[in-house]
Amino acid sequence: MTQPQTKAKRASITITDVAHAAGVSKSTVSLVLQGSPLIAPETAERVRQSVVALGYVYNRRAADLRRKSSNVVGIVINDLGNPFFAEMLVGMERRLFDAGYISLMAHTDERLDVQKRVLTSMQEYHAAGLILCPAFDTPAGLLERTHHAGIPLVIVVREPAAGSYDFVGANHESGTFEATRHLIGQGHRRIAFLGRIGGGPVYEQRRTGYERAMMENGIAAVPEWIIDIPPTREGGREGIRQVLAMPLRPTAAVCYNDIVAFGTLGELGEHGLVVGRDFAITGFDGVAATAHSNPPLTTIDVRPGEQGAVAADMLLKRLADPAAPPRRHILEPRLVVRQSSGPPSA
Amino acid sequence: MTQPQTKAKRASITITDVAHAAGVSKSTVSLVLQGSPLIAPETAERVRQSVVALGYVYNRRAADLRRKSSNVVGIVINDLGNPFFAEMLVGMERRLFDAGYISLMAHTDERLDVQKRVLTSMQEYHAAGLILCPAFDTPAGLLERTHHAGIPLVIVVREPAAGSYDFVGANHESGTFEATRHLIGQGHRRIAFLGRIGGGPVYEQRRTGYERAMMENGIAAVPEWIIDIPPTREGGREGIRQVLAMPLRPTAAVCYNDIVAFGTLGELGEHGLVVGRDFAITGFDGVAATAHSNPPLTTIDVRPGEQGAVAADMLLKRLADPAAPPRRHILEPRLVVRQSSGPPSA
DNA sequence: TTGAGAAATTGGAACGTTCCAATTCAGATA
DNA sequence: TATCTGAATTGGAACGTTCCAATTTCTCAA
Repeated sequence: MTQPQTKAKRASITITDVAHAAGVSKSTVSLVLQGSPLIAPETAERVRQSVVALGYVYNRRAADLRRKSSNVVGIVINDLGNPFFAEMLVGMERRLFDAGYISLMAHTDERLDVQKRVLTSMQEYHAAGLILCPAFDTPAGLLERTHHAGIPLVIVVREPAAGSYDFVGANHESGTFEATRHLIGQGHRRIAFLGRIGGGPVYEQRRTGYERAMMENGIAAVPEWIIDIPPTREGGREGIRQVLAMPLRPTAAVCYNDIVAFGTLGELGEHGLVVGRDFAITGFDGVAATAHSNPPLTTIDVRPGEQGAVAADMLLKRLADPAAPPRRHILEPRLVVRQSSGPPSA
Repeated sequence: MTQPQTKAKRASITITDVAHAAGVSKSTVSLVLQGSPLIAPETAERVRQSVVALGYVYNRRAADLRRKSSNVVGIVINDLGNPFFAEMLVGMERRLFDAGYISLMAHTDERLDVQKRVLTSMQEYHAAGLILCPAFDTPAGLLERTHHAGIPLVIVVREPAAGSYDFVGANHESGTFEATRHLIGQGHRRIAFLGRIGGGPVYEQRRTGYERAMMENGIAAVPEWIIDIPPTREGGREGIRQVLAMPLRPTAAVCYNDIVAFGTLGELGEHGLVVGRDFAITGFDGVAATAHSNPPLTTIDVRPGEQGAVAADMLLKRLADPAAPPRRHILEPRLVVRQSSGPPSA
């Protein structure tokens, strides 16, 4: 409630002003603006001329208030610094805008207090619906509350443990499974995994995929190969440094995501190692930059832009039919092989 | 006007309902919500209890209508696929949110028609102000119109040729000048420039900086060294391929921006060249990823996040004082030397 | 010329707030 | 007891739209 306010300086031109200018009633103007067929063409034309003559701009807030509708949707993103989320955001925004909606966007930066304030703010603005990528450790109560407030909610990427929500995400386990299997197929046997330990379901699933692939190929999992690092470029550097320091050094690493992988590329290069020849790396996400890194990165493509578009579609469907049962869309990852994952050097 | 509408299903709880429940008038409730000192503490407490008991949520749209105010600001970005803009967006959003504003965000993808629709849409929603990074070839008229509509406007990155607007950007010419001089200082003489030709002021300025540095150091500028490519990773690849095909091959390249530079890193790597040893590259922007590429990229840091924050501050100031003369903030670029720009190989 | 029916237009209440002016209520003073 | 004061509370108009019901205007057949 304690918010800055800004007075609109000039008294704004309303539908009534247009009505006067055109010599009709405000009801007529309203109908013209809505393109109603009830109005005689000449009258409509006259009104339209007055609109441009006066420089009238439609007040959607007033209309929405009366109509109890909204063309605003909220998008809440936890980490825009990661291109994965930026690409997803682009996918969402595009789809929503094309469908006639406009996006209230907020970035939580993984901070729960910010996320909470953002969500109430979006409710106060009567967002028609919400797409949320929850911050870590988002309490189930928060989701429930906004859900029960009656505002359609689509969750992306991080699936809540409890409750049934519309959700779009990817099959993380099969993703890292494929990546690991690919490396094994290339001849690698000592393969590290770089990611956060105990950082929530997405982490667990990706690690599990790695472990399962190792196991199913008869490779004894060495616990030290699983490196606990933050999911950042810096984390990737740090993780690969640990790997390089091992006495019986792994020859490949499966990275939690693409930016971790990018970090390893930088670090390995600085150690004079050619990735793809001296060491193999795989990423996860399929962000655009993977195609142009040095070397281009083998990754698990879960099409961030497409995920965003799918989430937007899901929200649109939900808005059209609020009573429909919750939907769940899980993208199947695709292994994209590039130069970063060559066979081990002799 | 032709937009989807979504009826709010449940009759929403209003200030009047709260008033009934608390046994006071709606005026009293309103005053309590605003934290007015006029209301007796016990009354206020009673009202607050009713608020939570009923699950009342403040209707900011109605309030804004009555009050003719707005806490919404519009942010219009032309290319979110470029991390430069994503980082800038993060800087803006953070600052605005902390100041009590919420951001309507739209992505134009350099499309003028989209940009136009977006801007009117934001006016219809009565955004208190706008931060705009104009798409290429944005007609001056468009800016003027929204400006004259009385809505405070801050332009970022691409300065309009005509009119005086609040603006924040960077000194492009001195940026590429520094980058080029650095390469010359490293011993390079044949230096290419990779960027778009005739793509607007930013391009011209960056190219001019390169040309001036060459000239001032007595190096005859060879026109073929200036390569016309789109400002993308793919463009970087293409450009560097042209460079490598030259008979008397340059030993270094100044890139229009960081993502072009990233493209060259990928391509040069595929040609078996070690950047920093066999070829030198500089970027421009200073996006976060430059610190972790392979090799880490020497770049001209214009602090995208800071630019965003400065733009947000400028808008806040403009909102506080709409009549103040237009401000202009030009960030001075900083050369950040990393491994990608070593001396030429013997 | 009239009247019926269709077509076009309009008045006014409503949406959920804010805020001004007015009212009520205690307690203090004369 | 009557009056005054200041504090606390309240009624109702207003913000700019939509939309229902009602009214006006037009057209054409009888």
